[in-house]
Amino acid sequence: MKQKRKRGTNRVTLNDVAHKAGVSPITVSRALNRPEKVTDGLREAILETVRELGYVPDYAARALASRTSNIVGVLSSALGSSLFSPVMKGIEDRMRNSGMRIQYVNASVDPEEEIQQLKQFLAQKPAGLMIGGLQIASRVTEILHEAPCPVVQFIDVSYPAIDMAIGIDNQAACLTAINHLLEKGYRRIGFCSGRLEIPVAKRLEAYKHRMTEEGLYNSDLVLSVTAANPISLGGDILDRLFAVAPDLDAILCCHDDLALGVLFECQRRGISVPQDLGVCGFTDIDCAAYINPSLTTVRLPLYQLGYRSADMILRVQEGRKHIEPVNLGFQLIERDSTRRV
Amino acid sequence: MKQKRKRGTNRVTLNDVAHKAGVSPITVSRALNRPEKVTDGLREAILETVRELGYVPDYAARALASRTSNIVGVLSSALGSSLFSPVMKGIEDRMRNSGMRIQYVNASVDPEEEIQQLKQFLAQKPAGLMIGGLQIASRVTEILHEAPCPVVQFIDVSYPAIDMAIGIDNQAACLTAINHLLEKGYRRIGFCSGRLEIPVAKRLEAYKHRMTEEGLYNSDLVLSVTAANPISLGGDILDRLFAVAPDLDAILCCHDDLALGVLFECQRRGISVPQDLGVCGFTDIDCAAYINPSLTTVRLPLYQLGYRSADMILRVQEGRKHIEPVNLGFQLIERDSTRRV
DNA sequence: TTGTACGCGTTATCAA
DNA sequence: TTGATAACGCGTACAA
Repeated sequence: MKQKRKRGTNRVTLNDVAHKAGVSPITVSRALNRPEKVTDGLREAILETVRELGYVPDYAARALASRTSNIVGVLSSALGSSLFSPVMKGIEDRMRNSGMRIQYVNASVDPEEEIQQLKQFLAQKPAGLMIGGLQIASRVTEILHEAPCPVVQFIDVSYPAIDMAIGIDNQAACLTAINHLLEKGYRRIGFCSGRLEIPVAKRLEAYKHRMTEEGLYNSDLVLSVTAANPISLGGDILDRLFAVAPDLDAILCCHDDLALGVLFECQRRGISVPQDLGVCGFTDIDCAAYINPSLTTVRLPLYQLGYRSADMILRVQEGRKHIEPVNLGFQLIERDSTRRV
Repeated sequence: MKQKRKRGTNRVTLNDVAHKAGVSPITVSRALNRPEKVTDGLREAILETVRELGYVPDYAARALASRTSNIVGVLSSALGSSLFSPVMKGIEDRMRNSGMRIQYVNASVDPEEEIQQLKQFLAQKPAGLMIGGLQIASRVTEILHEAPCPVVQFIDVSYPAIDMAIGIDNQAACLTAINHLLEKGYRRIGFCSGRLEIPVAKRLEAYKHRMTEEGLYNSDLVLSVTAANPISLGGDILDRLFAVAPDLDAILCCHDDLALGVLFECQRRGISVPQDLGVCGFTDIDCAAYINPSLTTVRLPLYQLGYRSADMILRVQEGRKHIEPVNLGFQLIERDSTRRV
C-alpha cells in the first residue's frame, strides 16, 4: 500500500475545526462566510471551536478556490506624499471590519513599470481597486476596462470614468481661487504647478480661461516645476516669474508645498505677503494654517476621498450595480497670504 | 461517463503554456522559478511561449502549493506620516526586480487590533516582515518570535532584536543634540515629544542624564504632547514651558513637526530664534532647511532605513543565516535656529 | 440545512 | 534533466 505523503504545515485548517466540531468542512466554511446559511446553534458551536483552535483562514487557498481574494488595492504614485496620509486614514476607517485587506502599491512613474505593476496586482484577483495619479495611458485604460473587479479612480470629475470615479471639479476649484485673487485686486497672477497631471491640467485650463477673459493671460506666467522636494523650489519660482514679469503680484500654486517654498523665500527676500505678493495654494496641508502669513488655499477633502472610495467598493460588493461618479467639492480657505486691504 | 465540470477562469495557466511549448507543467514552473534546473534552449523556448501567451502566475496557487508567498509586509503605525515617505522609497528601490511584492499595512494604535492585524498578515505566509512603531507588547513579541519568516524591526539599536533589527542609537543622537545646545550656551532646555515610544524614551533618558550631569535637569521641562496635527501644538508647548520656566532658552523637539509649530509660534509672538530661544528638531523633514530661521535638527537616514531593511530580508532569502543588527547613525545638521553668537 | 465530490493552479516528491 | 502524481486548503456545484 502506498504511503500517503504529508506536506502540510502545522497550521490549523478548516478540516481540523470540522473534525473537532463534528461537522463537515464545508459547514465550517459556511459558518464563517455565510453565517445565515447555518443553524444558529451549530454556527455558534463552530465559531467557538474556531476560537478554541485559533483557526485563521488560509487566504491563498480561499483565493484559489473562490477565484477572488479579499484584497483591495490602492495604486497611486503619490503614496509617499504627505497628501496621501488622510486618504489612507479615510480608506482604513471605512474598510475596518469589512473583512477586506488593503494593499497599498506605490505606482512607478515609469509607464511600462506601472503597467507591469497593475497586471501583477490584477493577477491576485483582487476584490477591488482604487487607483490615482496614474498616467492613464491607453494601455492602462484598456487593462482597467477588463479588470475583473470594481475599480475606483481618483480623478477630476469631468474625466470619463472607466468604472467608478471620485474627485473634485478642478476647473471650478481653480476658478474659485483665481476669482478670489482677482477680487483682492491682484492682476499679474502667476500659475505654478508640478507635473502636469490631469487635475493640474484642468486647473490650468480654468486659469487660462479666466485670465484671458480679463485680458490678463500671459503664457510666460505659467510654470511647471518638479523636484524631489517641492519646498526647495521657492527661490526658483520667484526668480523665473519675476524675470518675465517684474510687476507680478500674486502666485497661484497647485500644491501647498510649492506655496510653502514661495512663502519661505518671500520671508527671506523681504517680499511682503500679502501686500506685495498674494500667494494661494491647493490642498490645505497641516502647516498651512500655522505658517506666517497663514496660507490661503483650496482645501481638498482628502479624508473623504479615501472614505467614500472605500465605501464605493464595498457597495458594489453588496450587489449595487451602478454607482454614480462622486464630486467631493472643495472649499476656499481664506487666510493671511491673500488678505490684503 | 461523468461530465467533467469546468469552472476555470479564462486566464492563461501554467498548463496552457506547457501544452503550447510541448513540455510538462512542472518544467514550465521550473523554467520560471529555478532557471538553472532547465536546459538553456528549452528554457528560452518556454519563456518565449510565456511572453507570447501573456502568462502571469497565479500567486494564490503558488502560495498554496509552496506554502510561502512572495509578499513582504511593512507594518507600521507611521505609514501615513511624512516621515515614512523616504522609508518607502528605500524599500522599493531595493525590492524592485526582486520578485517580491510589498504590502504596507497601517498598524492600528489599538494593541488588540494590532495583534489581529499581525496574525492575519502572518496567515499569508509572507516572505518577510518589516515592522516599526509597534507597541511591542509581550503578545506581539511572542507572535513575532514564532513568525515563519524573517522579521526586521525598526527600533533603537539598544533594543533586543527578535530576529533582525535596524535603527539608530537614540541616546547618542539626543546626546549630540543636547551637547550642541549646551555648547551654544543654552541652559534652560525644554524637552518636547509626542507619544513616548521606544525611540523617544531613549532620547528622554539621554536628556535626563546629560541635564542632570550639568545640574540643569528639571522634570517640569519635559513635555509629552499629542495631536492629529503636531504643528498645531506650537502655542501649547510655548505656553506650558514658559509657565514653569520663564527663563527657558531652548527647546529640543523629538520631531521636526513639533519644532515647526514652535518656530511658527515664535514668529507670531515675536520671540527671536535663535537669540532668545534655541530650537532643535529630529528627522530633518523637507521644509527644515527652508523655514526661517532654518531648523537645526538631527537628520535620520530614513531612506537608508528602508533600503537596508529590505536588503536584510533579501539576504536571508538568499540563505544568509545570522544578520547583525544595523546601526544607521545620524547627523546633526546645524542651521540657524540654534546659530547664535 | 448539511454533506459529498471535485476542482482551483501551482509546486513537492519521487521515479525515470 | 524531465515527467507523473499527489497534495496544498478551501469553495462551488450538486445531491440528499
